[in-house]
Amino acid sequence: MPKVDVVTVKRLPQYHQILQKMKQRGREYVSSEQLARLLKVDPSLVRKDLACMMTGVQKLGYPVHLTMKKIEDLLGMRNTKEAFLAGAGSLGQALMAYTGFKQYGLKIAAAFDADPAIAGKIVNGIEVLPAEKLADLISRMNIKIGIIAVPTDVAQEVADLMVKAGVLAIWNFAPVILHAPDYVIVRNENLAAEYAKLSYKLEQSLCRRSEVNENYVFEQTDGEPALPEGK
Amino acid sequence: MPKVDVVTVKRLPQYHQILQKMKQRGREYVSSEQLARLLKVDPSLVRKDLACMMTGVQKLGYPVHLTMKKIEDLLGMRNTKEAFLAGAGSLGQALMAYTGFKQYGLKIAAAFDADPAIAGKIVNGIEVLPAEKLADLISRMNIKIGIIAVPTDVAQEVADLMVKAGVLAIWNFAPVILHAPDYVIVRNENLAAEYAKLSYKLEQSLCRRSEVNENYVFEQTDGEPALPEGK
DNA sequence: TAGATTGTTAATCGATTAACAATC
DNA sequence: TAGATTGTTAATCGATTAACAATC
Repeated sequence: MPKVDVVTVKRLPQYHQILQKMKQRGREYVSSEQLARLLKVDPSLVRKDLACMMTGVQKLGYPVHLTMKKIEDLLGMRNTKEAFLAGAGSLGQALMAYTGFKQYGLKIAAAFDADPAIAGKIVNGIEVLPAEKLADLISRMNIKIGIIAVPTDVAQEVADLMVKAGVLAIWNFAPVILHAPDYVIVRNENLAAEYAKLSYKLEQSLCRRSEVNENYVFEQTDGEPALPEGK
Repeated sequence: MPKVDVVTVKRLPQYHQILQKMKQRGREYVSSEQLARLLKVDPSLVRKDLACMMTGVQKLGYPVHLTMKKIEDLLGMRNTKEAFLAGAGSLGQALMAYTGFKQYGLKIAAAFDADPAIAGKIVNGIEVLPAEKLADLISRMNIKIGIIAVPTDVAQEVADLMVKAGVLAIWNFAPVILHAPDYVIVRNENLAAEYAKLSYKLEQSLCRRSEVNENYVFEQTDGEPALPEGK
């Protein structure tokens, strides 16, 4: 069990994506400096991240293909894990269609929906079953990952149900913070909050821009050089 | 311009969600201690976060309604910002249907798709236009936010187009790291990478569990008390 | 060899937590 | 008043970056 920091694990898929592109272009080696530039981090951080899995080659850098393999091993990308999806509305359907998951070893084994108009259909090759069957099938199929894409007001309820049935990780896309016992891993995705962050940064940068503009106007009227931006 | 740290901004929508629930239940005041427990952070962090907008009331805590308002003001939740969405496939459609955005002031003004079978339709009340019109309409409508939900291999191309047309923030849902000039804010969502993290944590916790189990077996055979888990 | 790049330690930076005086 | 809770400073923690010897 190589104990790897989660901050590192978070970056590994990104290294993998970049390496994939480089492999396609026929690159055999890549330096920590190049990876770092693409991820906007420091080269020494790249070296530290990769050091937990493998060793690079002096003068050349890291072998592209081997590094990908090592990342795949560590993340278990090659052994498929099955998950159940609660909620087959538009968000649920988008998750079923998302092409990125397969590569990382995630398979949505079945979806569940309370709406009888949807249950029974097959969406993107995944069977949608009636919501009542969720708990029973989780236990019987020994499913460990539950994905939640139900309306906000029933999200906690569905999570509780999943936990009781034996799920050990919950990936929640409803805009609400879900709670579960400590032994269950919960990831609240919350796109609305992500947007709030993006929007705030945008606002800040617009302010900075207009400030710069004001300085510029000032400069024109009185001839003072504009202040250099603080670094 | 109250300069607030982005780590704080990230938490504000979560406070807002919690406060909303409390308001519904008729709560008038909430203490930093209670908010902290629900967000799994330290009470002093909550106080620090809120201090940038307002002041609490000694002995009572923070007034629920006012705190919500302050957060709404700081995040600009009440003045709608328009964004364009590139890609009206299943992911794009899910984003158009996502109810969480409206509350935070995000309106998808129009969507664009290269597929003539989709372009021309109206999905969730949002018009889907042909991809050729994207750039021109961004400039003419002075759109600042571009959302990308196109296939991975054209994502960078679409981003470049958006930047050239004047977009200042890009929210990317394709599983690839997009690059843009420094003055453009880019947020790469990358669900596949999020999954990798979740999956790794799950694996770790399963290991810990089986280790505990092994200890337990050992204990049975020789009568030693199990070691307490490191804290 | 000289030069490029790794692996790793120490320094720095930034965010969270602990502590506690102020106060209603 | 006594007690609860804030606001804020100092201490701690953890992650990133800088520096540099090792090495192919």
